[in-house]
Amino acid sequence: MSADSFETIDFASLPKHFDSAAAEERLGEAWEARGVYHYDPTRPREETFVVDTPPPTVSGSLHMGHVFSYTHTDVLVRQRRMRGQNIFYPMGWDDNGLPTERRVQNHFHVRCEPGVPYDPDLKREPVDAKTAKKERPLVVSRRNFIELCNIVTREDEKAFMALWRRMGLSVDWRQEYATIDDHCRHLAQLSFLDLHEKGHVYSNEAPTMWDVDFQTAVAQAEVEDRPKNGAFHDIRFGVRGAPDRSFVISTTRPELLPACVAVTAHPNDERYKDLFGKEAITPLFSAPVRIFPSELADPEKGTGILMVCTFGDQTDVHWWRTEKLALRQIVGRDGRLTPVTFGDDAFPSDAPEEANRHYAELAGKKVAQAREAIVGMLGDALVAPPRPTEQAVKHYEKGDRPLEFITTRQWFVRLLHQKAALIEKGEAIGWHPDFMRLRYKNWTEGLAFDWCVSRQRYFGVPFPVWYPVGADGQPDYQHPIIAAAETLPVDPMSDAPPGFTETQRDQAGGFTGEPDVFDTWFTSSLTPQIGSHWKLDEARHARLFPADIRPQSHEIIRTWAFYTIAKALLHEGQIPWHHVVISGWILDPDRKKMSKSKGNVVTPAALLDEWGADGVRYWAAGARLGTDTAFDPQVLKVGKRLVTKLFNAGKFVLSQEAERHPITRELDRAFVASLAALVEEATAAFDEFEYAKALMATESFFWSSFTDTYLELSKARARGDLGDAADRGSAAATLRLGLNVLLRLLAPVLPYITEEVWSWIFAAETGHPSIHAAPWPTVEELSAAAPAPDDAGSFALAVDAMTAVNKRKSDEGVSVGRVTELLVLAANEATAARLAPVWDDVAGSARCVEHRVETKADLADGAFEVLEARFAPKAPKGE
RNA sequence: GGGCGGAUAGCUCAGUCGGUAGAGCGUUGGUUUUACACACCAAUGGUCGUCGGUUCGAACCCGGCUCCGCCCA
Repeated sequence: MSADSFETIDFASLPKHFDSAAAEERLGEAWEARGVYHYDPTRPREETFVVDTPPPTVSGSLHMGHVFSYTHTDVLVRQRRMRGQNIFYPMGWDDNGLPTERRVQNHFHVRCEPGVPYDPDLKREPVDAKTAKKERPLVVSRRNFIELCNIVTREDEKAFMALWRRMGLSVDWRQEYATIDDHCRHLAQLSFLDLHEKGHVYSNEAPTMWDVDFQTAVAQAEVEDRPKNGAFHDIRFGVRGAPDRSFVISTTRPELLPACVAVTAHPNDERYKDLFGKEAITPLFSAPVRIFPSELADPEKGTGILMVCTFGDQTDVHWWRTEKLALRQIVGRDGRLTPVTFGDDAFPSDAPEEANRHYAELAGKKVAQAREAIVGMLGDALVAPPRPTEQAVKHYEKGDRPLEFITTRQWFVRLLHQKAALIEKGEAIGWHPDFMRLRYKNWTEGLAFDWCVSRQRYFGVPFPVWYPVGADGQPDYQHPIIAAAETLPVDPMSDAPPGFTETQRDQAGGFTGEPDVFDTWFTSSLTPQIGSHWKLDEARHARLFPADIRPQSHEIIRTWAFYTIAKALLHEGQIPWHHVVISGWILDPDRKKMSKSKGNVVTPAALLDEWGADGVRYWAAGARLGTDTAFDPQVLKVGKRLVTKLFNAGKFVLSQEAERHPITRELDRAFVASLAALVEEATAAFDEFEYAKALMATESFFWSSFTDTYLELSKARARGDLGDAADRGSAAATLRLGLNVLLRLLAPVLPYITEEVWSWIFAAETGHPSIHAAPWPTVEELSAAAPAPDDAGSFALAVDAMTAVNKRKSDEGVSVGRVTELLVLAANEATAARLAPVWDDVAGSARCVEHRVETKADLADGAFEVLEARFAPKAPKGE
C-alpha cells in the first residue's frame, strides 16, 4: 500500500467474536501500567476534577446496587478525564463499626475488653464453630482487636478491589484509604481537636437514645420509626389531699409508672384545670408528683392527661428539662429495671413499704416483662382492659428492641444552633437531581438533638482524650486532657497523656483514658479532608478541597451528606463539595430495594462473565441519576449487542482500503454535520451529569445513523464500486471519522471495547495510546474535518430514499443485498432536486444496475414512492 | 399526619417550548448479505393512573382523588 493510503487492519487476523474477559484482563493491566488514572499533583485546582468517592462498607459482599452507582461515578469521571481534566478519584474502605466487630468476634472467637493491656505478640488463627462452642472467647485489648479487624477487612478489600478493577473503575489506586487506618484516625482525631478548640464539642451527662442490646448510645440519624403493636392502659391516679378527686391517664408504657415524675394536661382543658398546682399520687407506688399545664399535651389524645416519666419519650426529656423535674431512671443500660428504693430522696412515696414490695417484683425484669407484671399488679387502678393500638416506636436501625432514653455521659457536637448555616450551605451545593436538596433541608430543619458522637464500641477511632483522676479516685470529666496534635493518632487506653506515666492509669491522682470511640460517621464525614490531607498538607488541601462531586445514594442524605456538610462548616466555614450526584436504587422485579437483608440480591460475578464489564456498565449507565430502576437482565443483553456491533463495525471500517482524500462528497459532509449535532448534544448532557441521556443519543446515532444507514449508503464508494479515488477516499475518511468520534463518545460507558477498537489503528494514528486519555470530541474538530454540507438535510433524505427501497424489497421477500436490475423512484420536483447530490449513493446501496428518479407532483415534500423495481434472481449457491 | 418522587406499548424506559405518541426488548412476517444471524429489513402494539379546570389545542400547565415507593413525624 502506498504512503498516502489509510492504515488498515488485516480483517482476517481478527477473531470473529470479541473476547471480553480476556480484554478486561489485558487492558486493565495496561491502564495500570501506563498510569492512565493517576492524579497529577502539579496541575492547578481549576484543571482538577475531585471525586469524593463513597467508601463502601467492607463487611459483606457486593451486589448489583453497588455496581450500579459506582458505574455512574466512573462514567462521569471518564468523560471529564477526556476533557483534559486532572482527575482525583480515590477509593476508600469503610471498615469501622458494628458489622465488622461481630464478624471478627466470631471469626477469631475473641472478646474485646478496653481495659486489657495490648499484647504485641498476639497471633490468632480463625476458630471454627465447633471449637468456639467448647472454649470461652479469648479476651483481647482494643488495639489487638482492631488489628484482628484489620486482618478480616483486608481480605474483603482485596475482593472488592478485584471487582472494581474488573468493572473498569478508573480509580487512582495510589489514593487508597481505610477509615480505620492511621491516616484516617489521625484526621478524625484532628477533627475532634479542632472542634474542641472552637467550642463545638462538649461532654455531658444527659438522657440519650440508647440501644439496650448493643449497649451504646446512638444518634438521631441512626434512628428509625417502626410500627409496633402496643396497647393503651387507662390508669387511675389519686390527688393528694383530695380523696374524692381522681383522674385517669392513658399510657402505652405502664412499666414506667415507678419512674413517673409529673402529670400534665393542656392548660385550657376544662376537665383538669382544677388540678394544676396540686400533686397527683401514683398507684402502687404512692409517689406524689406535680401536676402542671403544658401546651404540648394533646386534649384529643387518650384521656387528655398524661404521666411524665424519666424517660418514656422525647417529650418527657423536654418536660424534664423545662420543668426541672426529678430524675428517676429505672431502665438500666442492659434494658432491665434497676433496683431502687422508694422512700428515699430520689424516689419519694407516701407508702414506701408497699411501694418497695411492688417494685421488688419488677426489679431485674426486662422492660417487656415488667410491663406484663405491672399490669397484673394494678388491679382496680387499671380502669379498663388494655386497648390495642399501633404506634411508631423508635429503634436503632441495626437493633431489634426499642430504644430507651437513658442518662449517660456522652460527647456531643453542637449542631442545633447551626441549622440556618447548615441549610445555607446545602443551598450552595448543586444537587442532582435537584429535588434531593429538599431531603437535606427537611432533615436539617427537623433536627432535634445535637450530634451524639461517642459510641460504647471498640472497632472505631478512639477519642484523643483522658481525664484526671482525683484524690478520691473519681475521674474529673469537667477537665478533660486533650492530646496534642503532633502526638496523633493516640489510643488513650494504651497511651498515657502528657505529664503522666502508664503506671498512673486509673490511680488516684493519676488519669483514666476515655474508653469510647467515635461514631463511624464522625470519621466518614471527613472523606473530602481525608483525601485532601487537611491540616497535614495545606498545599494539597487547597488543591483538592472542596471536592467537585460527592456521589451517594439518597437514603444517607441525613447521615453521610449531612455530617460531611456539618464538618466542612464547623472546620472551615466551607462547603465540602460543589455537587452531590445521587444514584437511585436497584429494585427487584417486585420493585423492592435490592439489599442483603431482604435476600433479593443479584451478585455481579456471573453477570460479568456472561455479559462482560461493558455490558454491565451499559445497563448501569442507562439509568438517570436519582431514578430507581428495576433490575432487568434484558438490558444487559442490549449492552452486549452494542459491544459486538462496535467490534464488527470497527473491523469493517478499519479494513477499508483507500487513498487518503479529504471529505468532499455531499453525503459525507451531511453525515459529519449530523455527527457534530450529536457531539453537541452529548457534551451538553454530560455537563448536566446526564450521562444516560448522552448514552441514549449516542447509541441511537451509532445504530440508526451510522451502521444501519451511513455505512450502507457509503459502502459502494468505500469499496471502490462507485465513483473515483477521491470519492472513495472521502467515504473512507468519513467512515473512520465517524467511528473515531463514536468510539470516544462511548468510551466513558464502554471502556473496554472502545479501547480495543481504538488500539487497532487510532492509537498510533492520533498519538493517543489510550482512548481514555484522548480528547473528548468537539464540534470544532468536526467542522475542521469536513466542509459544511450544501443541504443539511441531504443525509436524512438519502436515508428515507433507501428506506423506501428497502420496504419494497421486504414486501417482495427479497434480501436487502439482492442486485436491483431496475429501480424507478418518484418524488416531487423539489425533493428530487435535493436528492440528486446523494442519489448515486442511494442507488449504490440498493445495488442498482439501472436507475432513475421521476417527478410526481402529488407527493409530499420528502416523500418517495417506488414506481418500478426489478430484482435479479437469487444468485445460485457457490457463485 | 407532613414532605418528595413515580404511574406513558406485554416488559424496561425516553418524551425539549403546550402543537398528530417515541426507543429498545418482546411478538409476528421476511432475508444467508460481501462488518455483524450476537445481524439486517419490515410489521404489530398506547383512553399517557383517574376526575375536573385553563387553552384554539394538554402526556406536558393548575386543582382534587387513587395506587406504588422513599424521607420525616
